[in-house]
Amino acid sequence: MSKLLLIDGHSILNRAYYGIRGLSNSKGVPTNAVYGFLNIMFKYIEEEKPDYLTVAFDVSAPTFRHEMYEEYKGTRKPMDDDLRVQVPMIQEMLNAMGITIVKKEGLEADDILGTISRIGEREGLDVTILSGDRDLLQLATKKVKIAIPKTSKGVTTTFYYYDKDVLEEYGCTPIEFIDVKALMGDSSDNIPGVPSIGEKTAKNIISKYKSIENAYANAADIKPPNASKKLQEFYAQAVLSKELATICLTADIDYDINNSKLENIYTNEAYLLCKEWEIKRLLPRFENNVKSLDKKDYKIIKRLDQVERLFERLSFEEYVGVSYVRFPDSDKDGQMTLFGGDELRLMALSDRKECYVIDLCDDISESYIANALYDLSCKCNILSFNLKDMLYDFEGLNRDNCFDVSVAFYLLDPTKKEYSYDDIASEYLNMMLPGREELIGKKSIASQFDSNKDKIIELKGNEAYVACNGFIKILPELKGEYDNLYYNIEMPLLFTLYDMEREGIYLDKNALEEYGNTLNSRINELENNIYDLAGEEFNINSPKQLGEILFSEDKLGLPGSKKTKSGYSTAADVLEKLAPEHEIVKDILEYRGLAKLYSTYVEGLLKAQDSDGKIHCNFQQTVTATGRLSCTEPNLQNIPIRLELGRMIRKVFYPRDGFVFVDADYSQVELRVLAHMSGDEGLIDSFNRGDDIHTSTASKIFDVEPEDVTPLMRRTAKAVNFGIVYGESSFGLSENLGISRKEAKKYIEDYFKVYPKMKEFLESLKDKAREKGYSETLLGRKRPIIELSSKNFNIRSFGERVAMNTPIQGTAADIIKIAMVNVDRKLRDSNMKSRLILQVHDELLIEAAKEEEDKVYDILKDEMMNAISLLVPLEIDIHSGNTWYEAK
DNA sequence: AGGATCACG
DNA sequence: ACGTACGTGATCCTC
Repeated sequence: MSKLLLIDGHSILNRAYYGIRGLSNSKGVPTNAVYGFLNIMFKYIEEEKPDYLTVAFDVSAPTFRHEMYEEYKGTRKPMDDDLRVQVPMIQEMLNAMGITIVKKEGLEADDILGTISRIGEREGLDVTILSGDRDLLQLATKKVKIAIPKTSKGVTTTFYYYDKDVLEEYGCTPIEFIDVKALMGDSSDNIPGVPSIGEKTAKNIISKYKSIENAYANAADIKPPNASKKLQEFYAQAVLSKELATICLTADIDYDINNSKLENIYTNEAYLLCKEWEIKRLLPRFENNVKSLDKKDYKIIKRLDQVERLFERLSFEEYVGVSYVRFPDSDKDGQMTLFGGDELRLMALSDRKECYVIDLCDDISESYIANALYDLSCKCNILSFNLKDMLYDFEGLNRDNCFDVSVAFYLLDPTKKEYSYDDIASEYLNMMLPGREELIGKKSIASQFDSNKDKIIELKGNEAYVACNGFIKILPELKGEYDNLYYNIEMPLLFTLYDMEREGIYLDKNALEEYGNTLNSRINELENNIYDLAGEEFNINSPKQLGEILFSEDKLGLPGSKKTKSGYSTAADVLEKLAPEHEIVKDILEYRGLAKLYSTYVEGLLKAQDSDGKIHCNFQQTVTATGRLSCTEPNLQNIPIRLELGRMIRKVFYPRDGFVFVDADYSQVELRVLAHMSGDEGLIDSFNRGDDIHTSTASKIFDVEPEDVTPLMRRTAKAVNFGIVYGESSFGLSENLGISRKEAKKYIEDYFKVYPKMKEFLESLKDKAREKGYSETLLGRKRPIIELSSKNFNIRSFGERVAMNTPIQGTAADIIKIAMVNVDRKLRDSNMKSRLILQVHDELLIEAAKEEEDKVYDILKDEMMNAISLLVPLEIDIHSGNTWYEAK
């Protein structure tokens, strides 16, 4: 016997929504109801194993009953926005799965379910109706069962009702059930019923008289005299109620059961939606069930003559995607020793149609491939997902013709976490490919190279294929609005960054260890002091334990644990306010500082030192949302400077023999960008006069002569200037300055009075971002800001601050990138030995040959100050020295 | 894995 | 009324 499963769409979606809370993707779009609905649907598909499946929806559902909580029963509240947006989503998903959806203007889902259930019954099917709504029980027959899931204490059990089960539980048949409801009424469905007849009386009457009509005919006999009276009085209303309560079984819908056959619901389209909406927990289900994956065919090449022909053929292509496997795997350390060998194993090459994977064997040597690749890079454009790493293995590639695919997609949307080929394939090529983890799991390629080679070949083939086709797909944008950023800035910069990383920077191991020892002995002293003062030993590094010790009544019981989130806050600003209260606090603060220096900088840098005695950090070009660089393993962009003790760490960075460090940093580059972009004459004039900008701002907002500006006034003005760059918020400013919000607000208002164009400029940034959906730098770098359309005040406010900050921070980032490319080019074009080795957002560090020092000064000044032409000059501070400490 | 803290711009 | 400054990465602890 074939089975038909009918699902009450809104009811189940609603259940799912209230059953799972707070699930949303990285863009803030809620996905909980979609996820929950699908899970419920999968469960019933697996249990019922239906041959046919149909989901019914109301066309519009402005209100909804809160089914999860009985106390809400009888009232209808407006549907949550978070649920509302998921109605079209689940419908899109069901469509993508090839599942029939029935909805029709003017019809309730109930009527659709009723009608289809009878169609199914006539076709001789077993019908199951899945809903959370007990009103549907009237549809139960011998062949139609109603499935009602009920959750208590986290366990969901389904109650199934055939007609006899309704009778057993409610004491009336499904048909009589209608009359019961009509008598008792249901405010949530706008069924008036008969006043003063409730559930009990209604049931009694109907179980005896079977129908309202019959009861009315025998009204004189009805037991509670009041019910008898009311029934006669409100009989018309009772009849109307019955009409309203009756689900239509003959609605006018086009429904052909043959179009509702349940086939493979794990389609590519549905899988893509899951990825797009980041419903990650459903992906494995698809991966196990998808029948026909969008699989690329890879031609595996193992013979030298084939390789020759391949490179010959590819040399006629304009673009070739490349990826490869080489041990040690460039993104994992220490595998050379673990797995032996340091050689090329696989190389995948793809044009826009075909993808080849070369399996290197005895016949094919690495040097042959390397040479062939160099030749290829002179004839066509080479595309890689991680060109900077590729250069480490194939250094001699023709740089003019090599392009990084990740960087290209980063420009199109810099807010993504990663730029993996599978994401790009689904977003830009409408193609579903299994990703790295799906193919080979979390383990390194080297560790499973022999045991899982097919999948590794597929992985690398996919990568090369998407590198080629993804890049070609976005060429119009790259050659259009991103032409300058991509071809003149980011791509040349990639090679500069590669050279900087390779060059590295010397680290004086002994000096650093000595410094570490000094820290260590003081740390031990403090540790003992703290234990003494606390009266017990505990982990000072644990904010939780520390909070206990400081604030607990039965411990030290210090007052006013200011901020709390998951316990007491022990952040530095909180402790500083507490310092006068107890001697232990200053020791803890000192301990914290020293422990930070020791673990992050002393231990961290020593661990990061390479066998050549240098630090080779990793500059990441596709991480920040604003266009800045990021720096890892180790992060050399956050080496201490503000406090002398930490600053001393810079003494262990030194140049190679015969060289000095020359360090140049922009002065107030972000405020200069702000002056330019806003066009505010007051700020522009200040910079053009060469004023100290914070003093100048202070003199204006406090209305005193510049020479009368006190240090406090300058400090305040500086904070206001920063606040503007960070997106103008009185709260942030008040926190920063330790003043009231009111005062902070006044400072900001004064600022806007003094720099009149600034307010409208910042407003225009917000308006433009709201209108376009992204904010933009002077050079056209864009950052989408989806937060701006959030319903949540906090998220939206964050979006507004981002809309104000990103053009400023991002333009500053663009400027120093231009300077880097130009400085690097000039050093090389002049055949100099000096090299750029570090960038710290507004600062460049050059290892300069001693005899080139003067020339390096000139180059830095020239290229940094003229990187871009603004309405204000770009100024730099420049120093040299024998360590980074001295040069700064 | 995520939060708290803190280093930098 | 809401509850925060913008952008990062490393370390340690907790779950």
